Amino acid sequence: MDDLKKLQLIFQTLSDYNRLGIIRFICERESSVGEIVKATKLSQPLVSHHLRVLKENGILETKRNGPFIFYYIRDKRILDAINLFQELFKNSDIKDRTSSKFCSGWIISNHNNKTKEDRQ
Amino acid sequence: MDDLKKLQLIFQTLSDYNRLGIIRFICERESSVGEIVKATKLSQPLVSHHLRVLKENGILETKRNGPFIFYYIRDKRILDAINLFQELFKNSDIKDRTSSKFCSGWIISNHNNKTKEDRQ
DNA sequence: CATCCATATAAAAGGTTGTTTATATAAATA
DNA sequence: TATTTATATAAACAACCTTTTATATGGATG
Repeated sequence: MDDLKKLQLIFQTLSDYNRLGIIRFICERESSVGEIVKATKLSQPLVSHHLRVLKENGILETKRNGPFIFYYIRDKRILDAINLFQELFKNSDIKDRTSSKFCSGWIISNHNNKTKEDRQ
Repeated sequence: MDDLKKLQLIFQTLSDYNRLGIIRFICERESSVGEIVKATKLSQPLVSHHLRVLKENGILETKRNGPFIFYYIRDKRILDAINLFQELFKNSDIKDRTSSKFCSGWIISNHNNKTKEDRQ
């Protein structure tokens, strides 16, 4: 696939408010669909749809545990890249130049996608 | 503005194939609209439209020189961030793992947006 | 095996965005 | 000032994407 086309798909995947919210929630720890629905207050089908888009485009991966399906960030460096954009555009508004990161947990994450003990 | 909303706008701005093509062309050296039209083979109004979107969202800035308007990357680190995404998703296809960068000129660029001598 | 819970899928509606076509502005020049 | 060149703007249309509503799948448990 064309380099430009690949980049376009990545950015398109990240260009949705709700998907970014899902990523930010998941980046702390892998989560089941139900947990994401509760956290984001979006409808279950809508969350499922966005999760599919994120998975199909290489942002997330899944792991089944009984009836639950856990989603997690495929490569934690994706969070670094998102953080980089946030840093670059932090001062595009005059006010609010707090240095809050997109995902506060990303620095201490081990960057090798180890999964925690199973949660229900 | 909401952090997530700001990120969403950045990614939305970058999620268009033609806009990425324009950025890649401009990143070598600032260019007039006519030069971009020639290089991308897009219509002039379409190029003008995309340039406006890129400018309004903080990717590009402009400089007038007579009847010509030159567009250039506001902050060269934006190219680094785009390159980072390209690196991260380089191996999502099996074949083609060449290490071509989004913008080949970005490493030696001075990162302070100095403009070259005027071109017609 | 029937029921319940968790998640996925499909179809339809609505809004947003990219593109084209046509026209306007603005600077330079004769 | 009339004309040419460079760029911007506006309106209209089509295509795409998000969201909702409704339904299906699939595992667990009684």
